[in-house]
Amino acid sequence: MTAPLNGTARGRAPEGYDKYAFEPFAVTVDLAVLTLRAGALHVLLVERGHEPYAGRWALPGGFVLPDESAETAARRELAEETGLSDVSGLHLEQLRTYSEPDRDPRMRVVSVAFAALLPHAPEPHGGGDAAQAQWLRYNALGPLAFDHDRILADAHDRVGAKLEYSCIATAFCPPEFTLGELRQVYETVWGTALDPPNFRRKVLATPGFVEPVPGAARLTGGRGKPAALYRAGTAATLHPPLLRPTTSVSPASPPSTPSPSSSSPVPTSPEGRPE
Amino acid sequence: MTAPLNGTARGRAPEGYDKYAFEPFAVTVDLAVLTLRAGALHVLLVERGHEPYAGRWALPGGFVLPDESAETAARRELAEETGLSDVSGLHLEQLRTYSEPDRDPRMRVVSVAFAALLPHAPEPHGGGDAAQAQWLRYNALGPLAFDHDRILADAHDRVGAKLEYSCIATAFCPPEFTLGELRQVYETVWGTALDPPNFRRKVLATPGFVEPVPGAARLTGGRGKPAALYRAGTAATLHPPLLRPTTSVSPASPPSTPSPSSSSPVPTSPEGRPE
DNA sequence: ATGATCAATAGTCATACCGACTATAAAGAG
DNA sequence: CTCTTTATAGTCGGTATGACTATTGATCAT
Repeated sequence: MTAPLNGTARGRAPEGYDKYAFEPFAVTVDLAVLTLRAGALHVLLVERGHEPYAGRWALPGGFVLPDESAETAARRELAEETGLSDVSGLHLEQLRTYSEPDRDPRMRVVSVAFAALLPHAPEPHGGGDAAQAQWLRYNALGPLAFDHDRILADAHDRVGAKLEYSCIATAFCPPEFTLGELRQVYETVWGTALDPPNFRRKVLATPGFVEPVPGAARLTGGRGKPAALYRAGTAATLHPPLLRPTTSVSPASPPSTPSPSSSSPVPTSPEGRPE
Repeated sequence: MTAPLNGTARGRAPEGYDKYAFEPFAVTVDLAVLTLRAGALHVLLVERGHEPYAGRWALPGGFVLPDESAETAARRELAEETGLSDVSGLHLEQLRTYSEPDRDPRMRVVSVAFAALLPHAPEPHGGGDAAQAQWLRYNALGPLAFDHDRILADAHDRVGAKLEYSCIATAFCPPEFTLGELRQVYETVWGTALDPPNFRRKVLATPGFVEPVPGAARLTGGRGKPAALYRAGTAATLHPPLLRPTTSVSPASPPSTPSPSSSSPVPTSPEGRPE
């Protein structure tokens, strides 16, 4: 069984094949790399240099190599795009797979999307295939390439939901952090203000969420009373959950264009991987 | 750019290709079709007739066709395997994508897994490519083919978790149901007993979860006092969530063999799709 | 210096929600 | 007719949470 593969193999199926024949797809990963900078949610994006969507911002990503799982590919791409040497401790979470037949106009590309959460956000150095990678505010994004608006919105939804019942908030924080910083994670992702005393009570009442740094360490330098430092605990889930205010109708506005699906092109040259 | 495709293209990447070359993968869907029969969780499985894993039970599934999305393929397969004519209203949920390079010994297969929830469970008639499809109790399963043990366990975890904060429980119920039937969904999936009055209070207190059937309809026939009938409401989420008892340490025992990953073969003959 | 300001932290109080229970109603089984 | 079973009503106490107030200990403006 051999099927021809070309860059524009979309739409028609080889009809002569028996029921169990299959069309080969290109499989890629797309990364929604999120971090907090200056109290605002930021996303790592790369600017496309070629058609389609030349000049548009897109999520970093790339092909899954023959001997890689999607997770492995995602972590490799994450290291390449962020320029971080140690990417092993970062929170990486599979979101879902996007497989609309026309999502890339050049060819059939199935993409496994991941969300990655980073603590402090080093300036990207475009080390990967990306022409230029850059942190951009989650709000204030023009329409992205392909269906990346939707992927990014899904990533935001997922992270917002997981904040409620898991301890991933610490993934946005440096190794030692104050409860104020932790609270800012929730406030920024959810787009709501939280009551500091109540937040503190809830976090400290959850065993294993955070644990105090031994030496009675405190962080000073900012305005206000110095805050105690904490580290991430061993717990992974929050029981009972920390629900966002029921008034929540608008989670921090998504990328300006909530357009659903788009499509994406195929790789023919460097920087030219599909999507 | 043209890449040769053959059925056994696994392992080595065509090394002469530039960084942006890609290996074509076969893309399939796997379905964890769940239902309740006689108060026990059942899964739709097909018996494999060929190597590898000949004689083992496996999740139904199949190739994603060239003009299909994974969701479309999943719904098509669901219709084929269950023999149901109207599969459009059923709850179908993308779980995650399994892409370990060695999960199918025959070739590189990336599989997008879905969970499907069925109300009453018609007897399958093996209409699809499956040699024979059958409902089997979730507990009391031998090891499945490929990595299907893990997929099924993930499906169970996901459904159990979504019962807490969404209204999907009604997807297991017929159009009209009693609160006792709805409670059984929770009890069966979670493997715990729930207090009937408290469950009732919670469900009725959640706007849009269920709504009473107008004609003061009641269901009799079983033992005990006749129960009022309800329909699924319009709400999709549960705020606040219906948390499972904190004593929960053992969610209904998973398939006997919790073995992680396996692998799966490639299609060469009818019934021979990968996995 | 000195007071304004800001953020962390310690409490308080009332309420919603939930788990545990008791009680009653309405059917079938024997 | 009585026992069993299930649905449903209602009570009670504890926990968690939302809304606030108060205090502490820093920096900032003047």
